[in-house]
Amino acid sequence: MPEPASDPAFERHDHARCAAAALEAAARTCDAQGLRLTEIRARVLGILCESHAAMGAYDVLDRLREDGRRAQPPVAYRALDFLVAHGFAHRIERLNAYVACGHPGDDHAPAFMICRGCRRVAECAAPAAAAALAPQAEAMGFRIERTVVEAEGVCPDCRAEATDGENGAGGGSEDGADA
Amino acid sequence: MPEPASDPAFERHDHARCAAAALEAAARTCDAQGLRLTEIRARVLGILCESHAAMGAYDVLDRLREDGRRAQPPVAYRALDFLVAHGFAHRIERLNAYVACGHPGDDHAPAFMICRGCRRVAECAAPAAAAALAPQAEAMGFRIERTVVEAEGVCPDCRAEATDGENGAGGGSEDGADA
DNA sequence: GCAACAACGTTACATCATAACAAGCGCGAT
DNA sequence: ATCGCGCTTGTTATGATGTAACGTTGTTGC
Repeated sequence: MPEPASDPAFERHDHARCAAAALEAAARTCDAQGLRLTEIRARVLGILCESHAAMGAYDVLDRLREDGRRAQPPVAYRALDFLVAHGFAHRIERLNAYVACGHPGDDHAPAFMICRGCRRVAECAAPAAAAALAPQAEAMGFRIERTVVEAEGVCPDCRAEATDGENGAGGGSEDGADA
Repeated sequence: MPEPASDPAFERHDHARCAAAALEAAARTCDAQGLRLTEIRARVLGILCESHAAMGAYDVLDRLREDGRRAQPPVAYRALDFLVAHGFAHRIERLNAYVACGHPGDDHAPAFMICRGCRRVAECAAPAAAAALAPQAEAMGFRIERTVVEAEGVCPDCRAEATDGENGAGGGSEDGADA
């Protein structure tokens, strides 16, 4: 393996490109598999892609309403369910919230690093974490279908902010939303 | 390490003894650490210990009310928060529910096997799963404070039941509650 | 066309969780 | 003893998250 496939969520990066890539990948995959990436589904994925912070279904719903739609909760949940079912987004159980998938297309066993300061979530490939459970599952006759691996902690930006004390408005983490 | 510390949740075992052990361990720990295992807290732990199935806070609340109390939700949540904070119980994020700790006293990095058929939960010691994330966290400057590892699948009893087709009332899983 | 199926719109409700504040209790200091 | 303080509990009210059910719209294949 080359490097551990780190995620850019906590680094400065060309976010417009990273968001566009996610949407494009979803469009291509849907085309290839005969799935329908409808306007609402694409819009919801776009909303998730606006930042690397986890969004609750009702946050997504509010953003849909800002578009002028009169959407009700099932609209958001159905779109999110579709995106999660086909690997374009992930549900973060710890937060009851959602993030766009950082590695769409790959068949991955994702693990997540969740910052409790800014809610940003980095997605890692951590097959070893899930694999570590296999022997014990085997031993007790349990068939694993899905494994949730979520680490909660503090991202570099929020660590810096906490350490700073008060350095004025310039340097800290990106206000709890984007990256 | 001797054996992988399997959990009896999916096996026949002397459940009365296993429940009593959990309560006793909690009492001893509280005594040693100056914590107060009050009547409500002990009762809630007892309720969780009645089975290895995850219970929602409102399930616990219903059981408290069956005792004759007129308890409101915060009563259940406060007792559960106490038990989780001190390691006598665990929250299962995937289910928004709770189970009694299977290895009280140990300083453990638990992982859970959650049966989607009967909601029973086996607790495993899986330090390797959490450890697998350390290098990537290190690489991105993320400080991990807690790691959630939850595998969802089907326990041996529920697999047997699903395979059986219809074998009458004798052999299958224990009706989705206890073990 | 039109039948069949997927997606969407909408209402209503179920489930999970906590803020806020009052009241009781245990215990050490004076 | 009793006062004050902190922890626990009682209670009300509300917020946050999630879904069942059913009708309508749109797409697709015939």
